[in-house]
Amino acid sequence: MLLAKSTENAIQLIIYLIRHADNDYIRVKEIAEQCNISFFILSKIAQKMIKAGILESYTGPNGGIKLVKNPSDIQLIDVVQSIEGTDVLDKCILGFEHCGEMNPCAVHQHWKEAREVILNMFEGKTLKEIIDIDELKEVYSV
Amino acid sequence: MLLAKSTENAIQLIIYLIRHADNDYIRVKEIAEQCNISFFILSKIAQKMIKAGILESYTGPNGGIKLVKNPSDIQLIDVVQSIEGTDVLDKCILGFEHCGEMNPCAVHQHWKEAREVILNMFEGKTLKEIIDIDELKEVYSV
DNA sequence: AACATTTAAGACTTATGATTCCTAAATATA
DNA sequence: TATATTTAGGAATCATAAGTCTTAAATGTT
Repeated sequence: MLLAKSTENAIQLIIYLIRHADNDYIRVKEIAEQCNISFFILSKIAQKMIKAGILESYTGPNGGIKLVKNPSDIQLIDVVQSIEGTDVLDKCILGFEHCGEMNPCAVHQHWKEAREVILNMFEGKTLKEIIDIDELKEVYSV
Repeated sequence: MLLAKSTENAIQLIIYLIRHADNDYIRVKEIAEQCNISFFILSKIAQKMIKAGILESYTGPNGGIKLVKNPSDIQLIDVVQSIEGTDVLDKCILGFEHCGEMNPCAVHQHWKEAREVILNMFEGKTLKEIIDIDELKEVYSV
């Protein structure tokens, strides 16, 4: 599995937020129900993204969470890194500590190319673009 | 992490076997020492690859494991699948059960392209080719 | 036959991530 | 001020992967 399950959930949460954002806070409970994810799990994930500066929260009635930035200023990689840390895919795919340009393992070059494409998937487009394209196609929504 | 740690070890084991194969069985203990992996872990990994038909073993003095096929007939994907199962990377990256061509999630198309490249890394070249290129460059060996 | 070597395989332990639960803190509203 | 709502965050549980140990089975060598 490329992404941790909690990262999958984080992305689902963000997509829901973007699709339903109207400057109000949205309750985590609502998102959990709509996305069919445990409320407790989503709460924790939200907290991580709050610490990462992607979301902000408000406690109390009418409270909830919302995006700090505009969807056109967020990349998938920001969400992924907020959950998995900043060194995603950084390591040698064979697990060699000292593998690198100076000291490549047997599949270093191949992995480098593949990683480029994966990171491009995470960095290339903003979340807004991804959602927009998606809406255009009138397809499966979160 | 893209690959499970045991899959990393499996690939290291295979590369060692290819580099030191001379039709004799090689002791798992030797591989474990040379590759700096726990003997117990490598034993289990070897057993999985034996069940997958990649390796064969011989019990007793002068026993050990060796490749069943020629390195030019083995692809990385064979090794990966022997440990991780045959549905590696098959699932939706956002974890949606029903995501597919008919019902794509917001990042389905992007993930499809990235997966293509990853699988190509695993399928495109035989292990022999990977090792040969590596030797040519006189670089880091396992 | 006895012994040493080596894989086979199951049991056990540890580590990590996923999940659930519970109490506290913040705050709008009546 | 009392109450209901909602996030915050720690504790506890569960599941799965990783790692270790122990005994059995196979077989070459003496």
